[in-house]
Amino acid sequence: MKQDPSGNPASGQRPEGGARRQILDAAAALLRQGYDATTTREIAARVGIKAGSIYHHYPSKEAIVSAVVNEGVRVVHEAVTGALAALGSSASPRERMQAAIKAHLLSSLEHSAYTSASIRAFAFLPAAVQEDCRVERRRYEEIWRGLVTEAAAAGLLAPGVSQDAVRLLLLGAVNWAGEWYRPERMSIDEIARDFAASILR
Amino acid sequence: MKQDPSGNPASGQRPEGGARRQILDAAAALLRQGYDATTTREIAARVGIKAGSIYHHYPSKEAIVSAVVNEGVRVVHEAVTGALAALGSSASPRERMQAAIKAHLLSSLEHSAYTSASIRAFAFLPAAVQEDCRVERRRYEEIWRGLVTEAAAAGLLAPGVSQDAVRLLLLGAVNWAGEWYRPERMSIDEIARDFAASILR
DNA sequence: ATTGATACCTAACTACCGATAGGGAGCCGC
DNA sequence: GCGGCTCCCTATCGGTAGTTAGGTATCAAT
Repeated sequence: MKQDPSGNPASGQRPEGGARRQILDAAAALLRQGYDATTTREIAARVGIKAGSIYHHYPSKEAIVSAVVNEGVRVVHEAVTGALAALGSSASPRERMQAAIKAHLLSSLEHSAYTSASIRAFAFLPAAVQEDCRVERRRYEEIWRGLVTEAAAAGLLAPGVSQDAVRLLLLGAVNWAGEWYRPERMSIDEIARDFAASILR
Repeated sequence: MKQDPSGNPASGQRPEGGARRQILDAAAALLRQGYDATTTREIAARVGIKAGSIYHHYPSKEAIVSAVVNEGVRVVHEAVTGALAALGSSASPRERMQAAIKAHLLSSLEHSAYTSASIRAFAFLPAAVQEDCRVERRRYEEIWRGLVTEAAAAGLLAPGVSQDAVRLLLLGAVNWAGEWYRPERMSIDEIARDFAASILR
């Protein structure tokens, strides 16, 4: 065999850490270019194994993609929750909103290929995969529902507009950011500040 | 032969109007589900011809998709330009902004499968196709740059925020609307009104 | 009547996809 | 040292993609 002959965990081309994790990492990186562009062969190549070997770790391509997307939502959920918790209970609704926007943008644009993939590719995933992460996405959505309600209670929203509209405006804007964001153009901090300032008064 | 035996333009399964137009229509409808989901065979089936016959009208799948996306941008460009022209010169920057938002949403959500396709699928198109419609998209973007500048001059924007941020916030929100819009949920008119009211003061 | 263009078909090619079958090497507990 | 487990391999399957070659029917103009 030409493969890694020893149990040495750090030699050759073979996966070092958990192979399952490496497969997800590769899939997440590819998913940003679309579901069909994410081939099991390319995933295997990036991990350093052969195509068929994927199926020792996961039963299907859909299972891999489902895991990636779910983790992507989980990561951004934790990022936003963590950022809000770090603010403490004395923070104003405006500060909380801006912190949430920044955390979401950081997760989807810089920190997590999983989050990036789950936002960009979601609409074109097989229906079964979309169904798999509906609950997780719904749960994340609730955070934003709460933030908008807080802002409304504090009188920070434009008069007469529905909270649904504000939430959808905001989530649309941050989710679309992956289509135009370039680090040298505008910092994530600036984007979060201007987005928050634009919709709050 | 089992095909349309006469020159009768309205009989059988054969394309009635221009076949080129029908091919684009079919491609536009399919493109909303993604580039790879848009197969030449399915396009042909919807037009009522066989797969190979596509290539009598277009040299490649990329050429078809490129034409669809370009037309999609052209359509929304005309829709917004038309809506602004219909307002007349006495309209306020706020009215103009709201009308532009409504026209964009109407085009992408109701009127044009071309526009819908060009927004949703663009990010996953082959690089060559993206390059083909860069100019057209840039041209459309200029409308929004102008609208935001007008609003800023009228003092309608939040103080201290960059015009780029406002434009990207707004375009992101309207482009993302295709991911959640349901006619029974909120009317396009309401969406346009609330979006405009949220970012203008 | 012949030509040439137009529009479409049949059949096939190559390439690549997700997935499976079966085998082999190392390792662990007994 | 022997079974059994894990991990990965090779080889291949059936399916489908974009595309092409070459043939056929129709029709307008010569």
